[in-house]
Amino acid sequence: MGVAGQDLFMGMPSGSLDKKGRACIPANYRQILAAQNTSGVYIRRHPDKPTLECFGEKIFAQFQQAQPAQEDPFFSEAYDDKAYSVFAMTELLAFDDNGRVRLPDDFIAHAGLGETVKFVGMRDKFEIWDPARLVAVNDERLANARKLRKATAAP
Amino acid sequence: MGVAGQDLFMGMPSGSLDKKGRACIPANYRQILAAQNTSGVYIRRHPDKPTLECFGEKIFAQFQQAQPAQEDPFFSEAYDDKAYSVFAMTELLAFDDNGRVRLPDDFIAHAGLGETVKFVGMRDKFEIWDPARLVAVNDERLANARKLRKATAAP
DNA sequence: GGTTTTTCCATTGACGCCCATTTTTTGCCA
DNA sequence: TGGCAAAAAATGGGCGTCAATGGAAAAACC
Repeated sequence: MGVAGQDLFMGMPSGSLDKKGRACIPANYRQILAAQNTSGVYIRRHPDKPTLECFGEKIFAQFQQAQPAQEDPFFSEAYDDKAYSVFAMTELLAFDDNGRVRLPDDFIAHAGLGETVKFVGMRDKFEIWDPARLVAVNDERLANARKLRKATAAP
Repeated sequence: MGVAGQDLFMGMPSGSLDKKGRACIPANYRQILAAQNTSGVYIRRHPDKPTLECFGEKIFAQFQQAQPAQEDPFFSEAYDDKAYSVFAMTELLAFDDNGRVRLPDDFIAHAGLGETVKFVGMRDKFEIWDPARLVAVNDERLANARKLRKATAAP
């Protein structure tokens, strides 16, 4: 077994989106996904932010458990709400021989992606951002993290 | 054993409905149905929403398990009501050679379908929507899902 | 016999698959 | 430590296959 951090998505590598809507997932990210027994990558539109959330079986399995099994697919409104927010918003995309995935047009539009993109490592998942849109959220997230530090500090 | 997400209905692919009332079910959805030993697809009108629910054999097994023990198949009125609303309202539609099904006119009317439709993956079932009508329900379901998540979240 | 439904065929277009080229990283040796 | 060579990764594009769509012919139904 390797170093712990090798199994986690980290850093902010840059990438590109070609005319066919293909994006090459960074090689080390692909290795992490492969280690999770994932052939391809799960991608879902972020419910709040203009970005795409990407993850492997590890996170997907958590979805499964937290979700619907107990609910009745026919008579539970909760099933519909949960299943919609998770499964309708998510796609399992396969890699081509060069480690690229074809992003659906809906997804590209949701994240407002252009020629170049930013992959943002977030431990067990990573996000795909348009570089410009990322700037604003970067400040916001760092500010929130700063608040948490203070809130956690001893009185 | 394949990837977990391969056996589940996911994403929101678009489709079309021609003048004859035929709709081509997405190829990967058909594969999932075939893997459930279903020749064709079961379709019923959604009891509340203007949409069509589609599924394979797998979900029937879940229906049986989801019923409380006290709901005896022979003596429970609740069981009869549920069974009626599921089985009596459901039709098994066969595929033609190109993977299309002919939707009955009353089904088309119920969902208010036009030229283009949206298939909505919901784990073990999927829905067929008129794109415009889906928009409103989209927000509603996402909001509900968020509430459910907060209610479940650890304190 | 006319109408509707089903089956079959043909065309279109998208997608996956593959190869070639460029760029970056890695390892090695001066 | 710097530079060179080899490997890996990333990019761009072409081609073939298959899915999706439209329409016509055949069958069934009234």
